[in-house]
Amino acid sequence: MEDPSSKAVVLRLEDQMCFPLYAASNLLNRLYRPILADLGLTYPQYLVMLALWQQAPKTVSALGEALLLDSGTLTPLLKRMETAGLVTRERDSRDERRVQIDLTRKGDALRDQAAHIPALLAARTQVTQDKADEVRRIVRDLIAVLGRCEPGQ
Amino acid sequence: MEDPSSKAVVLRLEDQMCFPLYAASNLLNRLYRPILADLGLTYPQYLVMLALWQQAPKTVSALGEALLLDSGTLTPLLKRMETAGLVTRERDSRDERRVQIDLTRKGDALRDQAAHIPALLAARTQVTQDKADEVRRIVRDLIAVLGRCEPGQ
DNA sequence: CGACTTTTAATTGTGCACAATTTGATTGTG
DNA sequence: CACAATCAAATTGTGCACAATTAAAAGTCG
Repeated sequence: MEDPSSKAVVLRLEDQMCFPLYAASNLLNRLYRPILADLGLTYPQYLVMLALWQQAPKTVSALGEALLLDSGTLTPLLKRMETAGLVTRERDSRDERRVQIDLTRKGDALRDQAAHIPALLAARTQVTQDKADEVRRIVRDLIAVLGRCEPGQ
Repeated sequence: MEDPSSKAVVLRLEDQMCFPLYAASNLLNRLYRPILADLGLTYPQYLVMLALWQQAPKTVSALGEALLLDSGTLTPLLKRMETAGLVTRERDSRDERRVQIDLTRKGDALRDQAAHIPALLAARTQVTQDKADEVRRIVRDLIAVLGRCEPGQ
């Protein structure tokens, strides 16, 4: 049933690039979750806040471009953030198709509380800055390549 | 509002390790989806099949250890795979707590159809073997480190 | 034996991700 | 102007992930 000489042995979980990325993404989400819960954020919501703290307001599609997500994911997420009082969602009066997402005072103020998170995670995970930089560089390269072949099937 | 000299500038999306991993994982899932749909699989279901093709049967918890997932994720997923006729779920008679997941003939046969997927993805993404190996090595190192600090908050 | 602890899956409820479709506004072209 | 094409968000339906809880079986120890 497990014949190592047959062609059937090609597909090993450990030999694939995709599984480690999937597992690492899940693990990180799991690590961030309790820390972000103290701020009332989920991990994707935290990414939205990071994008808005860099510059606000942004349209839904601009957020989607920054985070590589579409409106199907962002719209309900942003509605929850609006309900939580972190952002406002307002139709652009010059182009009624667009919805501008802006920080509320509360959303802006959250930045100070979030400032300690990178250091907290670094401490908790024992990942060195060098290691983190290496991962970041390698994976960003990969994203650049993957982004280029998008049009699926 | 955007004062680069203030302490508020620490949190940049591009400076973090977590976002590239999150984005890369989503991108890969998106690439796999249409290809796996031809086999009637989702990406996590494909990972389960990879684990079972390596060795079957496995308990739910053994699958969870291999894929870093818990029963809350696996149980409904495995039920869908059972409905699709790919696996069987059977209580272990020697330890009624355990549920053994085994391949059906159909599930075993799917391996031949799946054999071309790694090559197909490599071709479609233009990711070289060297690049893939590098990503795999770096991210597996990271997982080893992250796995060690688990106990959350 | 019998209470206690541990182990294993299943369940419940929340929040993503995504493909596919729909709705409505804007733009381009004749 | 008309009207097709395009664009931006929202909606719909499916399937993960996860924390927290539950329930049942198996091991432990006096």
